[in-house]
Amino acid sequence: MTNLEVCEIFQEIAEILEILGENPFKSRAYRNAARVLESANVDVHDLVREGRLEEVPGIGSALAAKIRELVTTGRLAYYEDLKQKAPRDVLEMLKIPGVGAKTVQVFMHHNITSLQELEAAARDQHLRELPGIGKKTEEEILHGLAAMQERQKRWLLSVATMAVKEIGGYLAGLDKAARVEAAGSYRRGRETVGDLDLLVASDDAPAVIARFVDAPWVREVVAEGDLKATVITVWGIQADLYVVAPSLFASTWHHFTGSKEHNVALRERARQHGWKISEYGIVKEEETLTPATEEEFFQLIGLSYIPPEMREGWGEIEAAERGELPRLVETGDIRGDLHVHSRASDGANTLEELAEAAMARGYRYLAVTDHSRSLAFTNGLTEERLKEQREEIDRLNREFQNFRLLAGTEVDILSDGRLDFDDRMLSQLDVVVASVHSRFRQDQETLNRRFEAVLKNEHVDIIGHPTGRLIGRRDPYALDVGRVLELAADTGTALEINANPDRLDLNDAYVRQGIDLGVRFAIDTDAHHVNSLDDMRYGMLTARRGWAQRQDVINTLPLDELEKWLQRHGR
DNA sequence: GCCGTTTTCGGCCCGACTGTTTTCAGTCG
Repeated sequence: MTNLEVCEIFQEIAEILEILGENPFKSRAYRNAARVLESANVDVHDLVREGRLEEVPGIGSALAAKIRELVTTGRLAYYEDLKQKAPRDVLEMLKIPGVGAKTVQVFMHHNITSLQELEAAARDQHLRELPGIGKKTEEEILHGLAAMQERQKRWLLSVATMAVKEIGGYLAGLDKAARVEAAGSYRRGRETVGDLDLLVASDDAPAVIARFVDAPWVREVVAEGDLKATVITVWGIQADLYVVAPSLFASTWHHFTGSKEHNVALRERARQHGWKISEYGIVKEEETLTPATEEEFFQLIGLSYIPPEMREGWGEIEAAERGELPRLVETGDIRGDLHVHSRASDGANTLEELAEAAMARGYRYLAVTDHSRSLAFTNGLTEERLKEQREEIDRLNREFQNFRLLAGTEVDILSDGRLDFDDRMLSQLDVVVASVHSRFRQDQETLNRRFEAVLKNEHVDIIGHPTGRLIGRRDPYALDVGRVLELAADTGTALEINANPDRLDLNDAYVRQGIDLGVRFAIDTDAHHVNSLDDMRYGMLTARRGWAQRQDVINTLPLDELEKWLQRHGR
């Protein structure tokens, strides 16, 4: 029973309690406990063994007893009992837009207890006979059921970025729009987003809303009010627009940046001081304060500025209170990229083009890490070709000023944990990235052994895309990542934060976990084309979401210090 | 179900939009 499994059960209990019409604060308590456990850097088993469960804020005697039961027996009688009262299919109804717990209660009261029954009742126009439900809601539900698959979809950050640029550009071009910013999970840099939140400062909200719903990239208008509107764009992703008076911009921007959990925690804290926070400002002593900037917003409630990427309710408010917020790594700190491919394997560009693109981005170094020989389909390099490439790199470096190409490899981790090049070959390279590209489906034990061997190889500097997941397409290897983090910390091997928006591997949560263990990271783009060097942005967001500071990231080091760091691996 | 320099009982974030209601409940973020 992992933390995550306990969280999922508590989440489900919270939903069932809502449907059963229990005290809403009880269900919130379960939800809150789930959130706290999710972000806790400590294993529930340890908490149980050490009898420290109730020290966790949000966990009292009742929840502690339930966690103990779950951890020791693997079951929870209370949960089994609840599941009888509200089957899984009923919980699914909550995912239909516009349908909440109260509406589901009405369905159940009228013996509609499955999605099929719900759909049939809607088709036969029986739903509209139920209290509180009319023709429009009935149609909404049919529409929602049909679009359920599509709507549950989350969008890659790269897709969201494209849409935000388009929509933001359009809004910024409106006369009445004084300022345009993105908010929501997009601004927090989550690896996927469910929808886009855009905020416009304007004295003429109706005019802005009218132009928004009328934009050429709008496919469907979902809702349209005086202050906000929701549309489905031609790209499929939903966009929410909020319009506020310029003086309220900062408070509103904070509000719509979220996360919900962060906002709830912040407001709860404000309430304890006798203040009130809403999107319209901070009320203190019956006076409404409207900060001009987010920095001022936090200042007014006695906290240091919390960057958007940290606003997840993962302990950032407590850290801000103690004055212990980390100073997050920034794009400007990055001095080079340590994982890119050239035309020699499956990349698109020559060494010169790569070097030029890196210099144009202000980098001082770039590691060329083409694939190794076993990856035939990528035209992986043999030892001979790798040596030739090294000579070419040496020749180019003699021409560069204030810039260095580093000779490297993305050496394939073979199925038994051996590497595709021998140690003698690896020792002649500046940078060694080791990655898995085959046999993803090995069992956990085999994978653990495979990675352990690689982490203990003194020539390996960086483990590339450590979990192998492709967001929304391929699950991570069945690897024990916690064990990899510990080994990486012990051996001084860096782990990659692969910045490719399809990967973002390691993810934010593992980064956070690793940093607590003292792991160092490399934020690399794995670019196969010079344009992809700009993916660094996504890796940076992920690193920041994991609370990474400059000193946690090796490619923030100046070249001489990086070289020293690389040599410490026994090269 | 949790929690306590307002409380061991009585609180628990705040406001907009929509639909089904003639004044508000439910949902959502």
